[in-house]
Amino acid sequence: MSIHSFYENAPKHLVAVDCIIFGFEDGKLKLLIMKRKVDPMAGAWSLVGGFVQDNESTDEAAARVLKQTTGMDHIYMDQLHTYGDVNRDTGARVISVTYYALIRIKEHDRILANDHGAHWLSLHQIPPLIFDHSVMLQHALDKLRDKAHTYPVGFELLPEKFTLPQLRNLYEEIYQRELDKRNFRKKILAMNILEKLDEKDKSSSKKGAHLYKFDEAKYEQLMKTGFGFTM
Amino acid sequence: MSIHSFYENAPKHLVAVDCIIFGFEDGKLKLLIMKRKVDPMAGAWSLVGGFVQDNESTDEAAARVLKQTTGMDHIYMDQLHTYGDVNRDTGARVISVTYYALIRIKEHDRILANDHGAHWLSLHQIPPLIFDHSVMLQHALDKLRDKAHTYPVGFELLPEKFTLPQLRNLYEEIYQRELDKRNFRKKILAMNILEKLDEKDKSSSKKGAHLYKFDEAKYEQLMKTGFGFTM
DNA sequence: CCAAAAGTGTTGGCCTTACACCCATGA
DNA sequence: TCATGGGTGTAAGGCCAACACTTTTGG
Repeated sequence: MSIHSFYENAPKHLVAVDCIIFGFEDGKLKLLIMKRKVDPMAGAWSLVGGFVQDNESTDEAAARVLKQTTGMDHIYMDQLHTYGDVNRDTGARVISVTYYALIRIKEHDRILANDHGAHWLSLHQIPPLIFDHSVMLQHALDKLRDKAHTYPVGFELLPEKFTLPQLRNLYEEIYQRELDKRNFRKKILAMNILEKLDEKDKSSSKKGAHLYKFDEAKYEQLMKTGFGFTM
Repeated sequence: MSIHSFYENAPKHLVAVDCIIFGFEDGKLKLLIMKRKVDPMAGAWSLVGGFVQDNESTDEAAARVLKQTTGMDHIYMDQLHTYGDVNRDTGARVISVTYYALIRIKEHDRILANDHGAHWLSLHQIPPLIFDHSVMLQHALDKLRDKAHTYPVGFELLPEKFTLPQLRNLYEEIYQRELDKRNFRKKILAMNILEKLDEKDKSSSKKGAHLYKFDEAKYEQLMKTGFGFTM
């Protein structure tokens, strides 16, 4: 078979990227989803996605989609899984590559998101999603929990300065269970990746909680090696 | 935008599946790779792969490719990652979804494999592979090791009856380090998923080692819940 | 002065690891 | 009888989970 028939006889497919975009706000883990604009299922809730173009990699497509919706660059993203069932999209045969992203909600462009019909919803309030998007979300959650054991994912979701109770609250949201206050502090501080600031955040208590930020150098070092993070 | 322009304006892409096929034979972890038949890179070593057709899911495409090469059905397979760089295949823009498979080499169709130009090579003897296939292999190995912590992957690679030294040897190959004989037996037997047979295998020692096989019921039960398998 | 959240250490149990000798048998 | 790989138990240390009280301060 010649090179031409080898490649040219093969069928081509629409390829999409769909992003499961997590954020953290008001002590809740949230998801950015949007109202679909086109048929079939126009008006129904959907993950944020788009088609892969000829001149971009799938990773770049995901980053582009994210930027278009949130205005943000250089976001933490990871590829999750590719959904390839023939009839998963009722409009056409579309193979979808999913990514999850972790976003600091405060830093994103709320106006841009609204223009796209995108909204942050708390995980407990997520309506049914089109096609297999609910399954994608569930897999993303499983992966997020899994990833949190070996990677400091939580830090991507918090603002630059944060308190330990906030961080713990975030992990409690991710794992959907309570974490022991003392054990949590012990473990986090033992990693030695946090820098204690002189400021306190009194927004959630009278006593006030110390603010911390990441020690970038140690954090980068730890990222290279990975680490155990069993809660 | 109408439904037609939404789907029809989007570009289409060649989508391939590439399989990282692991087997275990003569105490070595092996990989099934083949000589590529078409240009570019005809004659070079390649993973086993093929294009996704219109009437099949990506999972089905991977299973088909595997069956065409080994004659085997109902193989343990898992999707790994999708490689979407624009220029990763020098012949055309191809998006590749990778799968890894665990095979009992003894049960596969060696003649069929040879007809396809496919060969089992020990991991240490793998030549450079085309395109990004070496990267795919490395990721598959990482994933296999990772998966082995939470899933009894080793059992998929052994014949129905096997000895504990064989099983340990397999895990040593996967982790590329020695495992303590006593601790290994303790842990495996504590899982209570093995059935001890009356037969012995004397092929590798004069004393002979007891043969075991899996207790299907308990094994299925354990597969549902997952389990820790730290070696 | 009281309510509400922040902060702080110790202990027991379990799990992991390290480690050495006897057994069975074919050659 | 000896060489080869198979099979067996125990003890120490590290890690994780459970647990309750004091501190601070705004209202």
